[in-house]
Amino acid sequence: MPQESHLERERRGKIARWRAEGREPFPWSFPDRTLIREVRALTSSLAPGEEVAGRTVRVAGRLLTIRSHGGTSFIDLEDASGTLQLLLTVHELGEAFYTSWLADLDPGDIVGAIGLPAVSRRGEPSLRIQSLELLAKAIAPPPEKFHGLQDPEERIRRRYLDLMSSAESRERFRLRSLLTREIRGYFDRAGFLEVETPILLRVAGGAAAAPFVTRSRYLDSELQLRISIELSLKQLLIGGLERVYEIGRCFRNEDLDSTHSPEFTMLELYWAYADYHDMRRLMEGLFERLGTRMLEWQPDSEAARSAAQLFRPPFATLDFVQALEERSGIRDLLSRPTPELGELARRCGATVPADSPPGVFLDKLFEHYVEPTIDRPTFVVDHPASTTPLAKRHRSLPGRVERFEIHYRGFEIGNCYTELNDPDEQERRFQEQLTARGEERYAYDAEFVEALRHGMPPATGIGFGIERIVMALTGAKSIKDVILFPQVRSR
RNA sequence: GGGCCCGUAGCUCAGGCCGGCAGAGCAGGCGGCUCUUAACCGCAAGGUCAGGGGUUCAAAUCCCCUCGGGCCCGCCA
Repeated sequence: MPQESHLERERRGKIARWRAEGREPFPWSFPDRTLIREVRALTSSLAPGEEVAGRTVRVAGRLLTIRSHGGTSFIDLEDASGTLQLLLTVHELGEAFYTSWLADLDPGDIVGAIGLPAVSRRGEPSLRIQSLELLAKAIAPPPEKFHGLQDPEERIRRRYLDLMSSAESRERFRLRSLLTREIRGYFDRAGFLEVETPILLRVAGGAAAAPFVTRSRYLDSELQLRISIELSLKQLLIGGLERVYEIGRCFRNEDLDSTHSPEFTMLELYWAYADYHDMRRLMEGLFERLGTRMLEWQPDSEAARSAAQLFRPPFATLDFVQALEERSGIRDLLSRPTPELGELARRCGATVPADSPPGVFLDKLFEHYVEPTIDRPTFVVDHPASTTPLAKRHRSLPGRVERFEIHYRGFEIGNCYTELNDPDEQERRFQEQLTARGEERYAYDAEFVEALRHGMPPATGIGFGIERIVMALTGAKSIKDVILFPQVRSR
């Protein structure tokens, strides 16, 4: 931590003075607290200059500012429910208490206050103070009272400073929690069972991403941190749990950017005897509900208003191949040889290895020609089979799989398939992934293929990033704004 | 990993192009002020200009390297 500043020496001096007078600067509790929001409500019917007679309340929170006018002083106090002005007069408190309290308190201190709810002469809801108590001295000073903490690096490294100085930041993380709970409730009501499956695996599969690798001292073997939840959850379908989901951390050994973080929270859900059409309806219902709830929580938020307005079923649909052919002017995409697709992808700026499987090039072309044109919630459907080794082939479109992605605000927030459940075809698709390029894309998971051989009911499954949903609904521009402690380099 | 930009007091920021005493506001100290709310007024204090090296009589400023961050690209359901 930084060297102690003169501010901190000053504050330590105040602690010493506090102790010398027999007062404890870090007491144990502050019982019978009333929330600031409730105190403000008590003052709502008062006229300026009035107070609630004979009704003493106790509030506690962080001291924000002190405005001292000689014989009268004002302190702004903040708890999780709001802010409240404390009103102190030398007349009511007496010379000794008044001066010592003002001298020994600083912005950032945690303070308990006892007084009468009142409204100041200028109309501000207040607490007319009878007694104050220091509950925890802040030795280090808080961020600047008006501008707060601006440095994006410090806001992440010392998130507590960001939170204490930014109600907006606190609100964004509160919304993340509310949204997660809402998602849970929606799937619970639909009859899905929440489960927990391993994070430490011998083979991390189910997605094309590099895993973090660690080691077990007891098994004397390498373990990988999961990159998706897919293969574990499908084994539960084989076991007879017909509707399951998990919300949990996944890890991918990659760089961060505005929509990716090496550790992030995934929601995956699998549904036996249903297909991707059923999943579309389930998702439309979920997003409609999230939009409605956001508007209840945040009636003034632009992002919430547009979500509530746009998340109305049925969402727009774009056929992957048809949309790409239309917007790029390239015909017969699926019958073109792989090297030609590679050349087309390179021509629109993609830098991908020339020996990649065709699906990689098609994804790049789609990103270039179609994705930027998607501005409202849209299902992109029926991808070329080569893009997706874990999805079931399309029942009527050759060369395609039954899949949809939900796009909104320029990025993908969810990905669904009718699941591949033919073990022999699954094995073939895994093999193709291995041979298509020198390095592995989807890891070959022999235990998963073995499980499939015991029969997995026809099913649909979806995965989406909780952070992406929170971003979409709160209007956050970076994934770091919706993760409390994003990865940072040590310094 | 590549390109561009940024790092000055505890916090928010000037100064940098054109080298010449290190600046302001908030917070803190001292003094004043009995209804303010980014309170106000006066005085004094506060610096490893991210770190290291170089050019120069002289470097926060110009050059090089390192560290950290931001944006874009790459990697990436």
